[in-house]
Amino acid sequence: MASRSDLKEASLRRILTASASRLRAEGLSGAAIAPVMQEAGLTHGAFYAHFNNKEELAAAAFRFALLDNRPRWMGQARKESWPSRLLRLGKRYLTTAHRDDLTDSCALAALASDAARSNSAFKKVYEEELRKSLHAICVPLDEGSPIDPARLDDAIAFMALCVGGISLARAVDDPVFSQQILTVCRQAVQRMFPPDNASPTHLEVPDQARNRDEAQSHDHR
Amino acid sequence: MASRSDLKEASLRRILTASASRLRAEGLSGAAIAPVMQEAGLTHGAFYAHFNNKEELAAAAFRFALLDNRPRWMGQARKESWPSRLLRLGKRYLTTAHRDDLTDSCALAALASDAARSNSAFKKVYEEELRKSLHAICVPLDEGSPIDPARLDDAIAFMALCVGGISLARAVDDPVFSQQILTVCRQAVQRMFPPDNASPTHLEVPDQARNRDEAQSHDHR
DNA sequence: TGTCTCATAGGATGCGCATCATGTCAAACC
DNA sequence: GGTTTGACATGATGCGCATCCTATGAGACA
Repeated sequence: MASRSDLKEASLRRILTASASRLRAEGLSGAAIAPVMQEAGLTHGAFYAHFNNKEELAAAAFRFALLDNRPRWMGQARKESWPSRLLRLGKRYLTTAHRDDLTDSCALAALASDAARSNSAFKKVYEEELRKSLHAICVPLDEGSPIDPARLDDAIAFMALCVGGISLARAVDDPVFSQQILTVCRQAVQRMFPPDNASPTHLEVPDQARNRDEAQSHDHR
Repeated sequence: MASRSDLKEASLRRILTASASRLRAEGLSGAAIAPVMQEAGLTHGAFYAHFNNKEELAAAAFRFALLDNRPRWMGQARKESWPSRLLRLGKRYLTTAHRDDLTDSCALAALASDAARSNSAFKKVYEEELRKSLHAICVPLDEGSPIDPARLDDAIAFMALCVGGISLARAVDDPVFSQQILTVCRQAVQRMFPPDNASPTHLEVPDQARNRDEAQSHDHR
C-alpha cells in the first residue's frame, strides 16, 4: 500500500541502518550526513524531515545499532551457569570475525573513545545502552527480575575486558599480534570467572597456577 | 644562545606537546592543525616546516604522548612480585583522576577507537607503542633481558582490562556508575592476578570496600 | 476534483580545515 | 658585509560539511 507514514518510516529505517554502520566504522565525527543519506537512497535535503540535527541522528543510530545487535550476540546463553555464560559470550565477542566487521560490530566498543569525548547527552545514551547490555548479560531469560549486584559487577568487569580486548586487537597492525590479544583475553575471561566447580564468583583465591593454553583460537559466529 | 636549530627544536617540542594533548582530548580527526599551532604559540603556516602533513604529526604526537607518560605511570614497581606489580599499576591507572584528565592521560586508551579506524601507518605506530608499554610492564627494571611470554600474556590481558575499564568509565554520564566501573575493574585485576602469598589465614582483601581510589593523580608519591 | 500537507530534492550559505604560495626577517655562512 | 637559508607569518584555495531555503510532486482529505 505504501501509505505516507509507512514510506517515511521505511526511509527512517534506512537512514538509521546506514548511519549505524558508518557510525561504527568512522566514528561520531566521521559519519557525515550526506553520505549517510546517500547510502539510504536519499539526498541530504531530506535529512531534516527526520532529525533536527546530527547529534539527534547519532543518538538514535547508536541506540539502533545496539538494539539490532544485542539479541544476536546474546544468543541463547540460557540455563548455563554464570561463569559459563560469560565464557561463552566472551568467546563469541573476542573473535577475528567480530574484530574485522567494524560496520556491524558492538557499538559500545566501536564508540567508546568517541563517547568519552562527547557531550553529556550522548554519554547518557551510551550509559543507557551499556546498562541495557549489562542487564541482558545478567538476566537474559526472565526480563522482570532484579539483577544480582554481584553479577552486575562481574558483567562490568567482563564488558571492560571485552571492549578493551577488541579495541586493542583492532588498533594493532600485525594480525598475529592482534590474534594473540583476542586469544589472551578469551583466556582471561576464563581466569576471571573460573568454571563453577572451582568456586563461586567472589572472594575466592583461584590457585595461582597460570593455567594458560586451553585456547581454541578458531572463530565461529 | 638560541641557535637556529635550537629554536626550531623548541618549537617542535611545543607543537608536539600541544598536539599530544589535543589528540587525546579530541581524537585523531578532532585535533586540527591551526588550533594546535596556536596553542604552541605559532601560526598554521609554520606547520609545514616541521611536518609534511597531518598524519605525520599525529604519529609523532602519539609517540610523544606515550614517551612522556610511560615513565611517570610506571613509577617504581620494582622488586615487587608480578601480581602486586600489576595490581599497583591497575590501581594507579583506574582512578577518577586519570579518567578526568583526558589531555594528559594514557594515549593507548584515549585513541584506541581512533586507531581501530585509522590506516595501517598509524596502526603500526600504535602497535609499536603498545608493545613498548607491555614491555615496560613486564620488565621495568633491566631493559635488556627478554621477557617471559607468560608475563606478556598477563600484561596483554591487564592492558585490555585497563583500557576497557577507563574507556567505559569515561563514556558514561553518571559519576556514581563511572566510579563503580573503575572500582570493579580494579578488583578484577586482583581477581585475575591474585597475590602470590594469598593465604586464607591472612585474609587481606584490600580493595573490596567501596574504593576511595588513591587519588594521587599521577607520580609524586 | 481540488486544495493541503509534507517527505524529498536540490541548491545555497557559511564555516572549518588541510594544504599551498608568497613574503619577511634574522641567523648562518662566505 | 653581503648573500643565502629556512623558520615563521599571512593570505589564498578549495573542499567537506552542517544547516537553511525553496521548489515539487504525490498522497491525504474534503
